[in-house]
Amino acid sequence: MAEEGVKELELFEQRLASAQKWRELGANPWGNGFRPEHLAGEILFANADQTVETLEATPKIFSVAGRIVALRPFKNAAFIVIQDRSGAIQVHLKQDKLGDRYELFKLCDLGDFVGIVGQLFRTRTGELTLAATRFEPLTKTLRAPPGKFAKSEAGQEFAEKNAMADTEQRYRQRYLDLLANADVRATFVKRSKLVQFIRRFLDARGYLEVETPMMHSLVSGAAARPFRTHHNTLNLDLYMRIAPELHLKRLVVGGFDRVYEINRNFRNEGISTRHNPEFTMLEFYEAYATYEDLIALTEEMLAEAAQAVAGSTTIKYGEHTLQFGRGWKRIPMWEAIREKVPSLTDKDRADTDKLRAVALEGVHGPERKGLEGMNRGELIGALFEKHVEDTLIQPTFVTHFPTEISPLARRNDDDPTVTDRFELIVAQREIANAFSELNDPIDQKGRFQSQVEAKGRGQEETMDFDEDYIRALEHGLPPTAGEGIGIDRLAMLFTDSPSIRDVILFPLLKPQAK
RNA sequence: GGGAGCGUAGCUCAAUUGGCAGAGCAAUGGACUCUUAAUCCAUAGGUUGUGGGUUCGAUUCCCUCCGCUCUCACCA
Repeated sequence: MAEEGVKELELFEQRLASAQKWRELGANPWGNGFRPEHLAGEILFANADQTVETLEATPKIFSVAGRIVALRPFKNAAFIVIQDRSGAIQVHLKQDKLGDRYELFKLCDLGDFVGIVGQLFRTRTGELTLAATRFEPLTKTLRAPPGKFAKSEAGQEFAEKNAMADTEQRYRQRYLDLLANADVRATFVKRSKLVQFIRRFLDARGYLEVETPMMHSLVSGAAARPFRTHHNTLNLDLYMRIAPELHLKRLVVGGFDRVYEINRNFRNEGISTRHNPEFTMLEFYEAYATYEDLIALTEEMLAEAAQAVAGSTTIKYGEHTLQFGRGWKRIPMWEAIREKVPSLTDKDRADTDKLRAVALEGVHGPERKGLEGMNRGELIGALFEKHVEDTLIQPTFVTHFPTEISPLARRNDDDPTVTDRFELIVAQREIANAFSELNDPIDQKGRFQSQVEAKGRGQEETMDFDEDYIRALEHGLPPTAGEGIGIDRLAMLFTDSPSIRDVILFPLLKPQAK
């Protein structure tokens, strides 16, 4: 790709020569100023019931602009298909109608942008088509498109078979992927609709959308390793944020008692089909709500989102059929573990040694070391991930997370070893994480202290002690519940995408070698 | 970071035990004023990801490096 073959250069030169000929004929190959007044898809939609006769009786003139995605020329006439953001329409150009302009058209290649003014008619095969009365070359493309575009039903099959398939090139040159693959376009339209839906949903409930800093001087709000960066004039080392959580709760202290942010987080962790170093999170906080209120809200939001984005609350995802209709399963974490690990009794929940012994069963190598250093709550979390998470396909709320792995969540009133928290698991992966917020500054201070101690023990994914956040809590955070939802992962579900890279326009890749 | 796999023309893909690297589409020239993957005739297009090795001979076998994919670990 980096090195250009002889053939590719030859194609380039040919097109450059055509551009020069456009100039000689008085057209700027990269000109400006043509203003289309109509959209291809809308013309076809609005005139679907027009017949040969009605179009002859009442002539209709339209102007459109777009990329040439099909080119079927004869000597003195041609059919082309031009595509704009709304769809594509066929255009018929004839030498006897266009005169000298037809010479400009003959220099067009697949992929060029043109402007057309024409009268709508139906061809012999019944296709709505514009008969061009004006032709304007707009932009000359110097590189050939990656394959042949196709439009008809039969052509679709051909296009799919010959479309750009090399994953690396698709991600590196996403614009070509979008041009060549209609399903890729559809995926990103759906992702956009998902985000749009969420904004409307929350706006309608009185939430305020805000933006909080992406560059932090402390690591907080989640358990992850951060990226580091640096501000030159302040000579200040900073972290790219791993979560916006503590800033959003400061806003609740300030009186914005329903806020949300949809924005990027950055985590310096491994890359996989489910992880990109930068990813989009929705986080929202609602005062005077509990985590149980958020369970209801989440069900409502995602059921409606599925309907809005995928057209149904029944979603096909890979081999699974996911039911997003209301009434999802709820299960406390410990209960879920006991269902899968019969050797554990209810008493073992407090028995760190027993938990560790069970967690270590069948584990060899370096993984053991991590488990051996874990405390009670961390071991319960590990058991959950090992025995339960992969078994959850349908939307499931897992509740009652151990306090040790929930440093920002409120303790349960009946059992302080667990928190008022849930995670939503769908198709074996975490989609949402929510809890009643810990608003007791004294408890929060102790939790931060535990995190700092854990860092001292060598755990890398811990939070820093945020004194200003404690001060904010001391000024009073009303009883509040908050939630984070991974937008990329939700988009994966709603678009049946197996990899997170299929729902991120430009996923992180290594730079190419020279 | 560990493991497995992949990389051939602009695009999609072939190539027998290791024996002259091919096809369709795109491109170029020609015919063609209702095509729909337009059709027909002709032509051109390659350092087989990179560097090395084995061999009379390497797309094929071995090694290095680069990139991608899947997977494990870390995480969401």
